[in-house]
Amino acid sequence: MNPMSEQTEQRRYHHGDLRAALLEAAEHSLRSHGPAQLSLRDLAREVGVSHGAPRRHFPERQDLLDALAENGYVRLGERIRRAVTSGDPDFAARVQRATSAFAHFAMENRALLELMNAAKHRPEGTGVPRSAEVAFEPLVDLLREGQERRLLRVGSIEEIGIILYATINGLATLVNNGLIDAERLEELIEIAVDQFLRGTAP
Amino acid sequence: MNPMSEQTEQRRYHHGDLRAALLEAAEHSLRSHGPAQLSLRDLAREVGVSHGAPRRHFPERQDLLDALAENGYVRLGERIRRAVTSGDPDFAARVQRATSAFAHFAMENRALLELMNAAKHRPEGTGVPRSAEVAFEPLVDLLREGQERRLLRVGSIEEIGIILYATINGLATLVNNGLIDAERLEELIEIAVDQFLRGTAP
DNA sequence: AACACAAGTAGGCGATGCCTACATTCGTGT
DNA sequence: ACACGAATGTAGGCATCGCCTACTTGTGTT
Repeated sequence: MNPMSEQTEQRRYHHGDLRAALLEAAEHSLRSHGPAQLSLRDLAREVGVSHGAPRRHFPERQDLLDALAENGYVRLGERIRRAVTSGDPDFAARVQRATSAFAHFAMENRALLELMNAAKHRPEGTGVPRSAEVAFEPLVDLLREGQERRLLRVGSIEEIGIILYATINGLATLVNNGLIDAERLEELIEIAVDQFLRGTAP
Repeated sequence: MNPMSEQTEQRRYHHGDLRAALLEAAEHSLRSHGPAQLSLRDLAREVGVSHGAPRRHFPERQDLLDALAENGYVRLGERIRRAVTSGDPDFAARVQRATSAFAHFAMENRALLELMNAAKHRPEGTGVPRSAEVAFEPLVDLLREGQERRLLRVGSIEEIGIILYATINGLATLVNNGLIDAERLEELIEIAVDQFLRGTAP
């Protein structure tokens, strides 16, 4: 009866923080239906706003996807940073923890990871590529430290970093695509990192 | 004036081999615009057939994508097989050639590779997953041979194969996403395989 | 209080995938 | 040879989507 009672939420003309609400709804949709099914009009309905409203915050659909990806990299970076800086300070153990953190993130955010990987070939130094770079900084620093302490062979840190990243991300992708059971990822990562350290030992 | 002269091609009611024509047009479209832009109606126009016709051969859009992916795995498998069985019979050299063949295929068929990787979580033992398995058989066999000849540590052949595959495919994906220059792929693969062999040595 | 601007609404456009009903051709069995 | 069923192609409809424009409502600043 009360014209403004709609599940405790009042329908004001202005939403208040539509951008955040859209991102939240998008993440939820992402978890249940994947990136391809994500529709702006759908999100607008979900949030209870007209189909044109999201345009004010995300002029193009891809802009929303980019925002999600960037957000994802921030969270991933945080987890990697924590993994590197806490716990057993042994070098190999820290590499294992960092990659394992990546693996867990990948499993808990499968569709998001796909988005993060696809947010590509944009002008460098801005947006998603930049946030991805930041996210992996702790891991790169860790590898650099390994080199300085003569635990890794000297050589282009960028090259071995890329290779390690490609391996971990590749394994996560295989899980995402159903070619590996999720339960096996942790074990495979452990083996892969072990091989990596062995292969890059001086 | 002649009702049936349309660029040497006659417009017959039945196309003859529409399925193949669609796949060819799809591959062409894939090369220039990526998987997301691929439209059934577009292909139909290109081939000169009504928009509903493709449905007879590919009831759903995904079915066409699956066919492309499967076709891709067949061609990739052929290249891997050739790489393994020809040239310098040295074990490491054969592994390098096989992975390098993969890398070249990935660069020459970027959008297709994306499709191949995305053709996922389908009922096992049929279609795309099966053709992928077949494509990599020569490489798996090669690794098994390496184990028998004590060039690789013993252990689950499936595990180390998956890890090698994840690494190579991961690197190819990074190139596809523009995070690595294409010219560097060959070199990175070489380093990665070298590390792999070192890391899996007995 | 006035006003410029941000944020949301409403409707339209072209395109897509999938659907159904119908038309044409092919191939096979008698 | 031919009739008929199956395969293949056509035509049009439907809901949805992304993007666009014109208009409305609220906000915050001066």
